[in-house]
Amino acid sequence: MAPADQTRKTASPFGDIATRLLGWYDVHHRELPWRITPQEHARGARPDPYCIWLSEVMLQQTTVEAVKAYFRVFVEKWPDVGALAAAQTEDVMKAWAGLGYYSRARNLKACADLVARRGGRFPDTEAGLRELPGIGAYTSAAIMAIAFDRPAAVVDGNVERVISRLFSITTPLSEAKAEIRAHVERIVPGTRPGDFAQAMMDLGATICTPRRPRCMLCPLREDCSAVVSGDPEHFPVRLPKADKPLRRGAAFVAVRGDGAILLRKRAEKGLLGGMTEVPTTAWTARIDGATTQAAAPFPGNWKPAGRIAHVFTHFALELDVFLAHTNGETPAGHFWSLPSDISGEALPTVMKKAIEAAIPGATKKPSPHSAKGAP
DNA sequence: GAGACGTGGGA
DNA sequence: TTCCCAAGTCT
Repeated sequence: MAPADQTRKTASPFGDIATRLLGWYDVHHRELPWRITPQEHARGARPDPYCIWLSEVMLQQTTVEAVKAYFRVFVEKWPDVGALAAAQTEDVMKAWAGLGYYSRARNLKACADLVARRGGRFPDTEAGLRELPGIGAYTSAAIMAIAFDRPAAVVDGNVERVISRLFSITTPLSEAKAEIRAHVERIVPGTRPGDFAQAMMDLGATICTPRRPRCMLCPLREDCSAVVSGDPEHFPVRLPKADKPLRRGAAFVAVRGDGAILLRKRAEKGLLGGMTEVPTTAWTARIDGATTQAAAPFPGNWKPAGRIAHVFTHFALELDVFLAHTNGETPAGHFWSLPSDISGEALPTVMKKAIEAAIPGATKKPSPHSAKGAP
């Protein structure tokens, strides 16, 4: 039986916060594909560091709901770090397509290569983990806590919100990081630090939500100064953000006689780095006939096929889509993707939108009924 | 250290 | 519709 006081620093007046939180987590924890339950953990089960690492990278700035399906596909395709290291980067990019922040996929593969080369074991220190590509302050702490059950200060957006409310931190978020981290370092218990980290994030995701927090259900409401002051939703305090500029451009969907679509690969770095695209103009270009014709992959009868809008992190984009049919040659640096292959290409969402505008249904996964050779 | 870097869902 | 934002990292 665990002792009543499970805190690492018994002199801390915050120790009971961890105890209350863990008691709540035992009952209300979320069940997620990469997780073991606190009950399994208590029986000695330990999560697979590979799965924790993979899920944490996928979860960077990404919702749990979006990650679930991708996580299952990745674990099915590549069950361990050795398998991922043996994979082709191109296949990893294809599997990541649609999840966003594509440098994560490239770093994921690079990290797998490094770990596999060192014998397939992830480092079990924060410093060791931090050296790996794609692993920063948050992810290294999360892996330490969740995979290795070590008392690391795991600070993500959820934790920032919970802590800033618990202590009514009025410093704007970008400047309050150190203050928040100091609070977490004091609160984190020596016992069950991994469950504590996950409990903080579950609390932030399900109770201490950005809007309309469910304070009546919160195990920490008696500890929470924002509840006392009456306006938890006011926290965390954020600086106003700059508004997004609008960029415009044109995209060219070229279709061959057999239905194949002309594609090319983007540069490895920068926006949508390493992903596949249909030919486009630059995304600041004016939309006029001369500019558009000059940017087309080949001269031809380009017909307007609609306009798509897409919002990136730091700008909005409007693309005028043009469609042409051709039996011509393959422009340098381009390739053709057959209808049966197009859904599997490393196409970011904005490019699927452009293709869909010109050829509705083209990027959808073939159904079992229409798929050639299906049972 | 500020800006680059995706996407989809909820209110 | 529009805004906000979700388990951040890199340069």
